[in-house]
Amino acid sequence: MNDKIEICKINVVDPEKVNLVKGKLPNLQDVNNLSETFKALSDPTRLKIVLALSHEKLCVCDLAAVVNISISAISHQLRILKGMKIVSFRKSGKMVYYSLDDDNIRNLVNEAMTNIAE
Amino acid sequence: MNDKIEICKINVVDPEKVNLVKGKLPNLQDVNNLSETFKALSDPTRLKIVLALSHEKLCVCDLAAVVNISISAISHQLRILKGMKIVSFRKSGKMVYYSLDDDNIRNLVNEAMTNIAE
DNA sequence: ATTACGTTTGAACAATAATTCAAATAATGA
DNA sequence: TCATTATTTGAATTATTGTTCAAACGTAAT
Repeated sequence: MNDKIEICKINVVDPEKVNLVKGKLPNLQDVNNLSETFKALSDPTRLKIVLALSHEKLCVCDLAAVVNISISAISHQLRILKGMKIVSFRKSGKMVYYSLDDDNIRNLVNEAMTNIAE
Repeated sequence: MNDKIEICKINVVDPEKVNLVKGKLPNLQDVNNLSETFKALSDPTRLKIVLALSHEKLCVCDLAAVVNISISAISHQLRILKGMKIVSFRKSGKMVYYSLDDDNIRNLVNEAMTNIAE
């Protein structure tokens, strides 16, 4: 009575359903990209940065005041968001102004926020 | 020529803008909840689980086959998703069937996916 | 040049995380 | 009862992560 089928060392109960669902999954690249995006927003500090910048362009020290964390910590997180092209920056004298550079992220965060807070 | 203002040990350039933006931020609780949600989806394995379950109810071993990871690893991640009330389960004999238990997550992931893959 | 200021960077640290392995449950059937 | 199967669990390991601190950088004013 062993009607399971072995695929790549994993025992499967319903191979048809498995293949059906597998076919419906987005390609690996897209899944990984999306999980990277979610990871960018998974830290409260970074999420606050994104939320703040979705309203106003801000320099690093004001951003630190809004988020209420050290300049250094903000700068480290900004580097990550910069690397992911989520925020962009413009230098102005000794100040650096950051702004949100990704409307997908803006929409994502806004919609998610209203759903969570419903 | 020092027109910066010190608030809680952080030097601020534009205090009005800081207070304006601070006022527009959601409350801390909501921000933390949302970042927790994003964290749940920030791991490729968990994101694949959620994507798979958004189409079909699946038992643990079939889920492992779909996601292509060990039973044990799947089970560990399911425990996390269970704890966050993102997935629910139903026992049937020795099998346990998991399903997606959160329409907000389903919408969030679907919309984010189509935006990413645009 | 020197000073001051806003920002960035790197090293160090503590805290979390994901996966693997082996052992433990729980349910079924012989 | 015993063996088998599906799943869960815990410990161990390895890898990441976020923050802090101190030092460095770049710009502007003295």
